[in-house]
Amino acid sequence: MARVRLIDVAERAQVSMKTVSNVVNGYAHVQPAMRARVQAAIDELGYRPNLTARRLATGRTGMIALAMPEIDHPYFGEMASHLADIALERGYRVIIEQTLSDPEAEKAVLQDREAGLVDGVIFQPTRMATLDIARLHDDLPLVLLGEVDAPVTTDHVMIDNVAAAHDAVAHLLASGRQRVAFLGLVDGDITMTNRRRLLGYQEALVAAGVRLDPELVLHAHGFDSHDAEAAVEAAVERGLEFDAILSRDDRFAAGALTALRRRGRSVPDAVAVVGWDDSAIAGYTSPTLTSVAPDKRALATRAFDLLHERMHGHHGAGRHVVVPHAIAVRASAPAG
Amino acid sequence: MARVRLIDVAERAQVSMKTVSNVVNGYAHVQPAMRARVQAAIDELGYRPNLTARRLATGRTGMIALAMPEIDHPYFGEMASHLADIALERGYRVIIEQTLSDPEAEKAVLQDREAGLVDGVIFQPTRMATLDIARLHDDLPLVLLGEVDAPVTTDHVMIDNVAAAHDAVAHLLASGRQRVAFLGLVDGDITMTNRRRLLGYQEALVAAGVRLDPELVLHAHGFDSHDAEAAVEAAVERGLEFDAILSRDDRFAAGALTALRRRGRSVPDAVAVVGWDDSAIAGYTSPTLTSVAPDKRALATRAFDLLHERMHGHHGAGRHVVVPHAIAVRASAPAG
DNA sequence: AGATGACTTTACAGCGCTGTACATTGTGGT
DNA sequence: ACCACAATGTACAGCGCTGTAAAGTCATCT
Repeated sequence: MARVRLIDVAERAQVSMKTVSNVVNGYAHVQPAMRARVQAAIDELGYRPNLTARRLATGRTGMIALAMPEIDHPYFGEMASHLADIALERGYRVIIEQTLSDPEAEKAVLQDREAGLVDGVIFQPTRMATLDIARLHDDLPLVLLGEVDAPVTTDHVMIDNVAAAHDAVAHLLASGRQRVAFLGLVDGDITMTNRRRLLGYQEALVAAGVRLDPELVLHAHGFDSHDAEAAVEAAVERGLEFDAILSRDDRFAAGALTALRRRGRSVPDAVAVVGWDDSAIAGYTSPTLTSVAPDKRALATRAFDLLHERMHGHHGAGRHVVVPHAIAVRASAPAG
Repeated sequence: MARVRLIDVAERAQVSMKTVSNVVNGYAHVQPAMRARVQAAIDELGYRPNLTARRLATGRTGMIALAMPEIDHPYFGEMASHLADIALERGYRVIIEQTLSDPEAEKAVLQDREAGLVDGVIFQPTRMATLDIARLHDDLPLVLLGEVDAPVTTDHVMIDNVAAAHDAVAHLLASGRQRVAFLGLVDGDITMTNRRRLLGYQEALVAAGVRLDPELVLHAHGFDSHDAEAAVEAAVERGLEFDAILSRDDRFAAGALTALRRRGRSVPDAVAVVGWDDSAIAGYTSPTLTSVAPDKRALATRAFDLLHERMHGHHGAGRHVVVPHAIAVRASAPAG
């Protein structure tokens, strides 16, 4: 059966196409009787508007792209889930762009709009410096997730990574820990996020009068939890003393737990561990993971809000929105 | 700056729009000189084709919808990641439909095509009976993921759940377990998948000459890992004896691990646990989780292949494709 | 009664692209 | 030199919808 078009409905209801269009779009000034007549024709014919045609006519696609490094990473999965939710609520569809942290893929993201594909993009960059993004993105409505390394004209939404790291370390110190390691520097990670977390970590130690020890900053050679595992094992191996770990994310923290278990260091007795992201992982590990908890819903909501404004013509300077965070306390680093 | 259109390029290159179109689309019969001239104009003007217009003209959207209950579930996240990969490779975009297991949302999925949004849909239903799907789906190219409850005209891709459950139980029995519980019946779960897993579980026990004990089939009251936790705790509480658990998915298995730990039952010594999905979770739990491992890449590839054929006019009967599975052996249920 | 203005509905161009039908050019055979 | 035929390029309609401008309708005002 051929698709039913607007004009078919119009003929059936003996009205103009535009009137049908008005009914479909809920335009106010349509007589109830007329509306009912048209609606009847729509129902009888089972008419569904063709969104592609509407897009061409209106210039709006009703879609946004969501560009993230990996959709199967728990944090990004949760963010995607929230954003899909919110977008649906506001009448947008979401198309997924998985960059896999490939610079080319990240660049391509910024050109989708030029292709008329989406009205805007929410983008969590990992390989692209913010300045490059700013340079490339023309007038594409764009909101960045995560830290930026320069005050540019692009909107972005984030938590206060310095304060969050500070809070996490304070939590550890308050529970009596003395030697807090930071697990998270990764070769080739050029994003600002981690540097700010490291900064907050250092600030909290200094504020508490604890001497900084560069040895306590652990490096991993990759982004996988096994890389974290290896880093922690190596630290234990070389005799590094520490009674707490603040990790860049929950996956790394899970790797740390594995390494500590294997080395016979009990958690949280010998070593407390704090993860980051408060992802579902935190509930599956043993012990469960205390984790820095960005308000993901707020992150998603604010990002969408900013994007919405941009898509509706807002042209001001880049805005930096900070959303709340908390420390989700679980077994791996209990209070007190 | 206004968008550059095909006609702008045509004027610049002093040729017809169609010739530019031919160059853009790589049509064979264009003289190299002509091609170069047009390409130059394209480059100078920075022309990008408008995909919406192309869609309207061709009737193809180049997009597929991926409909799953939760994008932040590790299994679905991994499937989405594979599918996004494959789709990108084959020149399709993926739009995400998160149904959250809402029957209305599932119904809406089937109508997207009517709206001209996508060329096809890959759909993992949870609340909708397959027959309803078949009845609703018209000629929308559609491939189902997961078991179906009746031989219908819809394509679908799955693993052999009976055999997989059988294999999992066989693995447990081979390692000397006698009393294997099945954790996974959930109130309100109407999908066939679990029934087939239960069937495979029973078959394997019977084949090994072990008497079936209905007590060993554990019920949960919801889909969350806490529900599984509660079910296992309740079982221990009422004195049920078992030395192994086969779980419907890894999240449930993680819940079981938590319950067992709290009850002082060591894993795998006292109780072996086998999860299902071989998701990332399996690596984060302690002990790590032995898990039934569907070949997710194959699942995604085959699903896309079937969909591709449907989108290109294949109209045969519903095909049922079975992809391989394995048992990913980890610490919670070691061999031997 | 005729004019006024608010509310409804209509007609039609046009969003940017591609498919079709046709015009033009070039090649080789006779 | 002429024709048939393939290879290239062109013109234009039309995909299905919405925006705009204009036309029609009707109650109210003078």
